Amino acid sequence: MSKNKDEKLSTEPYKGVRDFYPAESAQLRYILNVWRTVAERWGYAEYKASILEPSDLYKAKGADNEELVKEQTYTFTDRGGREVTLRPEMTPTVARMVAGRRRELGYPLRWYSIPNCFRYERPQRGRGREFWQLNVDIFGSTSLAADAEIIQIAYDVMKAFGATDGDFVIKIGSRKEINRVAAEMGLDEARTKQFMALLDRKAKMDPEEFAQQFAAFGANESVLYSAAPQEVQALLEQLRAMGVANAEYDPSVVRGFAYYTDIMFEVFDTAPENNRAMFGGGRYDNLTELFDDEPLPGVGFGMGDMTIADFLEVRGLLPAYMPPTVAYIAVAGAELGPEAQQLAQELRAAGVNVAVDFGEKKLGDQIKAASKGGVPWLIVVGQDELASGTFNIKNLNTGAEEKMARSQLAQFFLNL
RNA sequence: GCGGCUAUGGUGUAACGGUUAACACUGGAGCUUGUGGAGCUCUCAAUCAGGGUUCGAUUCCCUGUAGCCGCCCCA
Repeated sequence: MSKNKDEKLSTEPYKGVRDFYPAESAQLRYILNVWRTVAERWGYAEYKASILEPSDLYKAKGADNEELVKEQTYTFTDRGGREVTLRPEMTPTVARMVAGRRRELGYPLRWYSIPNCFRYERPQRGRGREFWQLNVDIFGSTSLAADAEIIQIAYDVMKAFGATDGDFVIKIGSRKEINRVAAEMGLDEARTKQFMALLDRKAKMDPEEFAQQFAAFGANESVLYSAAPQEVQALLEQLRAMGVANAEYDPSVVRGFAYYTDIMFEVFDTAPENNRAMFGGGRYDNLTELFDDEPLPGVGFGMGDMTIADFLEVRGLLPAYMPPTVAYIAVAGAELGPEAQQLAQELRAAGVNVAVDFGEKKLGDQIKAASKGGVPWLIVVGQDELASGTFNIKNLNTGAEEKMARSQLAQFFLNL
């Protein structure tokens, strides 16, 4: 046993956060790239901000939020006595930014961002303390077409990941309708909240238990199964016209206690073993009320990297890891280093990603290193090759080799 | 915040409460080798922490910690 054991630091990452070794990093990058590509395809511009925000930004919305900030965020006091919070979500930040330039921006404003966010929670499947989250929003439009566009983008993202219509379902709810039903049932504000909390849990509950608790509110379950409100019907029609076939009305969609005020939606995994909402969004009346008096409507959604990664992994939709390096140059002796470097520079100048071995180890070990890193192609530089100007290139995945003139190498790799 | 399960080298596993904690892979050193990612030899490296039961604990019990899973929550 090592004497210094107790003095050495753990190699584990901090609780609830992840290390991204190259393979995981590539996976995250893939997800972020799909998000970015789809958002930009729809004409959304990217914004960014610091991870740090004044804690007041999250506390300001009421007592509930104060609890949330206290118990479920990373909050600390800086050296100047300011209370600071690591952003747990992006919406307050974007509200702040939009409010700050309200008069200068053009509406409808289409913005997206892919921030990492932090929540002080107990980690479990699909939930860590740091995650990346796509945020897509339209500001300054009350048109139902904006709601439809946001849902279409969510749909497009799923399709871009390779999901089929049968893999997920988009459930659309209406906060207005719930308020109407609650009023009809004569519920006060507190009871309405409890009512919504019950609806939110419906998907995970035993139907009988749900019916029982529902009855306790003094109403019949049938109020839930009346026809979709006019607005939702119109929305569903628009979506269908645009090719979104797997959307449906579901009165139990309430999105927790979020700031949504009208249409809301949640994307559900259809796999029975993962019967829960993966992500969602909706419409809010006045995003910037914390900062000014003029209302600014918006509609948007957010989705996290961990839940979508689980979804994709279960379905085999995550791409296999490929390192950025296309070719590895092994050298048959350290004295050939400069020659190998020169070949590498030729290839790099042509746009090929190349790494060069320093020749400290035997060829076999060099190959092993390249192979472990997942590099697909190997070139050996030796006296013979340099003299003849012909190199053997080896595919490390298949073991196949072929001869190639030095002048053809770059083109070969670029054409892969 | 609450509950369940788990914890042995870097990784994956093994060891009726009883020898020196075993095996494989990986890592390191060496030999061999100008078409090779192989082989052979040697080698580094572990019982999560603290307490208890016991003649004796990797094994049983308690506490802590960590991981996984679920609940609460999920902005």
